[in-house]
Amino acid sequence: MSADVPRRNPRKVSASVTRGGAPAQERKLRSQGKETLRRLLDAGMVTFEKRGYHAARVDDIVKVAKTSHGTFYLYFANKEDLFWALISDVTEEMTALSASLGPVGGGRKGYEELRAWLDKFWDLYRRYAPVIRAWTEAETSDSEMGTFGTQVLSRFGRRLADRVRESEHPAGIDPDVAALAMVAMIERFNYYAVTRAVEIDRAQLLDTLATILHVGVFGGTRNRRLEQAAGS
Amino acid sequence: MSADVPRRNPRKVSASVTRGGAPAQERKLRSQGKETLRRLLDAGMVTFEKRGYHAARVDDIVKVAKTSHGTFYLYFANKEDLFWALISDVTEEMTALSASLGPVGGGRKGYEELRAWLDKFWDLYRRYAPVIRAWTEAETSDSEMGTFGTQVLSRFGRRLADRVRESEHPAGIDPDVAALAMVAMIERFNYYAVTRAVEIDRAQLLDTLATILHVGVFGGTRNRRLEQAAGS
Amino acid sequence: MSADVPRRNPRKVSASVTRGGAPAQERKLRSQGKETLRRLLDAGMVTFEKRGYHAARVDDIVKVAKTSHGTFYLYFANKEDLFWALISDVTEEMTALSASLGPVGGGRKGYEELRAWLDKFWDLYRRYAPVIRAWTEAETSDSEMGTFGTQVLSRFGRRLADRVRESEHPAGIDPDVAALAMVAMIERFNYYAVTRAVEIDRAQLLDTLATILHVGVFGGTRNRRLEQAAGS
Amino acid sequence: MSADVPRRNPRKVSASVTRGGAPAQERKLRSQGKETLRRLLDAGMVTFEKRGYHAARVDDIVKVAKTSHGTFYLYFANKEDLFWALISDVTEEMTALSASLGPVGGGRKGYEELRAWLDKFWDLYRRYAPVIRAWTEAETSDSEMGTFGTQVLSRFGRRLADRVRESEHPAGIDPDVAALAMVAMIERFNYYAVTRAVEIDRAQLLDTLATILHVGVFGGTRNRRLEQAAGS
DNA sequence: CATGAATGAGAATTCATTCAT
DNA sequence: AATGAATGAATTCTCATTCAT
Repeated sequence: MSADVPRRNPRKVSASVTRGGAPAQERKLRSQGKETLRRLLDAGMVTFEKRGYHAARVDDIVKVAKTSHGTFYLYFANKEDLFWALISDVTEEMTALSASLGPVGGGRKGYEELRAWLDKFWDLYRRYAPVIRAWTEAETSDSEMGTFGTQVLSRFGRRLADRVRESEHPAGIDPDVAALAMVAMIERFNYYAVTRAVEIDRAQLLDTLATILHVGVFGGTRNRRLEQAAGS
Repeated sequence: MSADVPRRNPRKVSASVTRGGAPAQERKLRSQGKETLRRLLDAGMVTFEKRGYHAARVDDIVKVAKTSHGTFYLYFANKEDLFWALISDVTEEMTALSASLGPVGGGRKGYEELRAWLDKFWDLYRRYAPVIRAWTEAETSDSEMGTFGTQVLSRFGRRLADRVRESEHPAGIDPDVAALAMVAMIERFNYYAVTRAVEIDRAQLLDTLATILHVGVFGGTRNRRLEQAAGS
Repeated sequence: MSADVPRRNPRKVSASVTRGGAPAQERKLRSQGKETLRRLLDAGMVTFEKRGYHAARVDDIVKVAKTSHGTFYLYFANKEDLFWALISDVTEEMTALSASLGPVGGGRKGYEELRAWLDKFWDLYRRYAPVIRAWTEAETSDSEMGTFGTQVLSRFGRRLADRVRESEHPAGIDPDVAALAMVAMIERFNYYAVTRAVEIDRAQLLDTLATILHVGVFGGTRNRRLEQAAGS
Repeated sequence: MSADVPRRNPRKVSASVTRGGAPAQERKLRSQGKETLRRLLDAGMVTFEKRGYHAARVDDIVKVAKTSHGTFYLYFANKEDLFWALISDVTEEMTALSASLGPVGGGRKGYEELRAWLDKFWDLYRRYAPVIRAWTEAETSDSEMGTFGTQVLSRFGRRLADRVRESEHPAGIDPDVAALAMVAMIERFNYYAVTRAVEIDRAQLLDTLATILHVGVFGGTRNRRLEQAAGS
């Protein structure tokens, strides 16, 4: 697994605080400035959602934000810069989320833990859907953006791998590899749902994901799950 | 302003027959023409690989194909048109592949069937990797491509769903939903591997995918698998 | 591919207010902008005159206006758009002119009214000659321009028809049809003169047109005219 | 009045005999060749009608003629060359027509002569309408093509002027100038009718034109016309 | 802070014409 | 005689970025 991809514009990742592009960061923003910055970020979100990363024009963003071209460059170096600002937030929150998965035993409790965690992932994914979609698009051509943020994925991977290692997993499975497979399934399935490539409801998605992974990776068995459900 | 340009519809999927873009299909090609067409398609593949869909310039393609700008437009209406021609091929082969999955029982034989199928998927995916990557990038902005992709996904989904239905799958799983989850995992994990987002070798990937899905979806159990392995 | 380009509708006719092309109308122009707009319109006039509509290049216009390519598209969607802006002006003034023809009796006063009106037509026609010539060239291929031209013609026609109806016109003449014949003669003869297809001076052209139409359509007679001329 | 415009490719004007472009003229055509030439000329007619002169592409012509690009250039030097070939025919027939106008007296017979002549003009104009429309469009930008063939117009003018001179025309009219005014009215009114700028039927157009010109130019009076009509 | 204006490099596309078979 | 193929100059149009007010 390759190491974390270095950020091109190394900027401390911390949402809501460091928000705003390079040019803006060298200045202290008064309330009017903050308001404009906020409008630009929101407009970016809206525009990337509507058009996708490549098709999004600075002009579109500026129109949505009801401000001028000149102003845009007062806050961001360029479109990419604005995009990084948005990505930072996702990255940070995703990282936090990845850390929050507790031990996943083969029993009912493990199942519940896993499902609850996937539930939080669903929420987070949905909240940042526009950015994530654009990210998916951008990363293909711009290697610097990394495959859905390689750092995000690998952070998820590491945590999951740890949890697998603790569990009674099936023979022939390498925890690190299994973790990646899980990330793939979780991320993409949510992606399908978000992009409406398929129509699927929340409970169904969560039940299915949780079950497959619990049984397939964490040694949960149908029987054991049923017994324990009955016993508890 | 200029004459009526008929918008291109997603063509009937049938590679090698449908080869070439809209303009090319309206003319009879002699051997020289076919050769040029081939060179352009190959050049497209190469260029999309190197640059990605958006960054690819008709100019790049033309250079690789060692031909002129004008000639390009003799065969394709534009970059997108060429891309469709490539996509058609992938789509067709993927469709064929999806049909080739046999019944997947809970025992060793089922496991082998699944793994062999994933093995073929790996090959195919790798062969068309450049196109697939570009596709991922293109579909966000161009809705037509998105829907086209959806068709491929759902075709996979249907076949897998049928196989799940026949099997002794865990409680709490809906075959249709599970099928989608599987597609997500399979496609994306291969994607990670192909894009080198993660370093992983073929056997590991296949073993892991096959095991998780077999155990998690098709009712394969660790024990049963080991027993049968011992027994055969 | 690129975002939705709204097709331009023939605009409400009202010069000086509607000044400028579609893009320009969506922005508020400061004095600098207005100045540039004016330069572009003038340059369009000059260029269409020199080259004709089809042969006119945006590049030519831009050079004459001493500005850049990009700037052109800041004010007009394309060459046609600029042309519409010019046409609007002609149309409006022509419409105003057509309304200004008073009653044309068979006597000397009627003759003078008619001639004075043709005199104003001559001036107007000359002022907008470049646009009108280009229009003649453009309308064949672009149907929208054709219909637009038809509107101007019919507006003239209606007014003239009314005047004919009031008069003592020759038997066998339908006022509506006669009006169109008049428009044909007036417009084309001026066109010949303007394009220098024939060398002819103002007074001659006006006397001749006025006489033929007065006698041929409005019931003016040689005798009556002479008598009255003597009498007055 | 300016002299006849010299032909750029001086070619003996004689329809159906000299038909075909420069390249073709240097070769003797066998029946196959004549057939192809015919198809190209017809295709030119069709295409100019449909698209107008400027928008017509060699490609369009070639498609309509069901032949190839290469073949086109076997017969014509370029689009203009083909156009000249078509124009030659019109020119020749128009010239013949202009000569056929007999004396136009102020009485009924003169009226009939004039109307009959306009009737022939109507037919001819309609037959060559596609070429004439294209010509109108082309001449504006390409001065070599002359204003509706200045030579055609001036030939008409000379004949009409002669007829006016013989007649009892109103005071204040110069025969040469009046002739031009007449040509303008006749040509343009037919143009309106042909292009459907106005809906008008043949009899109405002819009656009106004949009446206006007869009364307005040739000294025909309402009364005299009626008397004579009654008397004859 | 904000903004309208200007710029020009770059990309796509068209089409008349020539060429080889 | 016919034709498919190739060419590339010429044009249009876009859009990120800079600048003056």
